[in-house]
Amino acid sequence: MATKTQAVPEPAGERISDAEHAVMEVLWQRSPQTAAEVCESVCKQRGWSIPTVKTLLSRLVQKGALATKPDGRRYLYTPLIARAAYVGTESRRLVDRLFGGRAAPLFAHLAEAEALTADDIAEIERLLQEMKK
Amino acid sequence: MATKTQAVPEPAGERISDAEHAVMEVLWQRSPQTAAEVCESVCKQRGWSIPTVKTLLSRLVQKGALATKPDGRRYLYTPLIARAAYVGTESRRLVDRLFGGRAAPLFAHLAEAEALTADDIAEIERLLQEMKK
DNA sequence: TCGTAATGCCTACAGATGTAGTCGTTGAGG
DNA sequence: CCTCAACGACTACATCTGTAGGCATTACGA
Repeated sequence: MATKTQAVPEPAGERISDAEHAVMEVLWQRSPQTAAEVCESVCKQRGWSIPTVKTLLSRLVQKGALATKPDGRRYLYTPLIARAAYVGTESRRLVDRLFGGRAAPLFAHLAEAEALTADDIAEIERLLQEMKK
Repeated sequence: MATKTQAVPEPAGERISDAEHAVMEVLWQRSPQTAAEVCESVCKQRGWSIPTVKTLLSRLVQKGALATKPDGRRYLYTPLIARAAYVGTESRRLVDRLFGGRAAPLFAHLAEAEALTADDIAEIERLLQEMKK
């Protein structure tokens, strides 16, 4: 047995699942929050019950994605990993897996699939201008 | 018995997992191929053994992502869903989950993370020009 | 003709994930 | 001071995923 658990404060090593991500999203929006509060934000939406949320919170804590701070009887949960970091790895993963690591093909695909609104295009153009400086 | 379940030719209903995707990728590159051939392309790379590939192939057939055509004793596997379609849904999923369905934020993120090479930028610019016509 | 290597099918199994229940404890109101 | 509702820890369990082994069959070379 030995190694058992934690030790290394490993920052964002484990993968965050889909359901877990929903919980993170809530906490990224506002934190800290209690389990009950988080539930209020997602239970309706996803048809979950409190136990489900608690399980997800625990798993996220185990994975080092959330920190807990005791507040009387309950815990307050706070994200340990930034949303930007998460979004970063996930985007990268996708680009790597599907587009050989190149972002241009992704863009081309979105364009072709007409997944780009006029707003998107304008915005991207603006960003491009900015980058060229 | 053979075909077993099938029934509804459900086009790309089920989700394709990571490992399965690797197999699809090989078949998108060239098809049809036998299990052994597919293995040649991925077993080394991912440290898999033939049984693993066969399992993945079966699951993909079950999921309606691959078609089989008997060729003597073995099967020839061919993709039933187009790579573009897969790439499409996966991209959409990501954009929906992480960027509220808007592509511009994704682009902004990639830009910020310096995940865009000079080539990417040039290419995207070119695409933009084309789209504006 | 016959053995055999190769092939597909079914089974296996550990770990991750989605979803939820039980239970012992404890803070806070009466 | 005592009860009870609420909270976290632990448990549960079906399904999916990653990874692979065993078995029955059969096309093909000797």
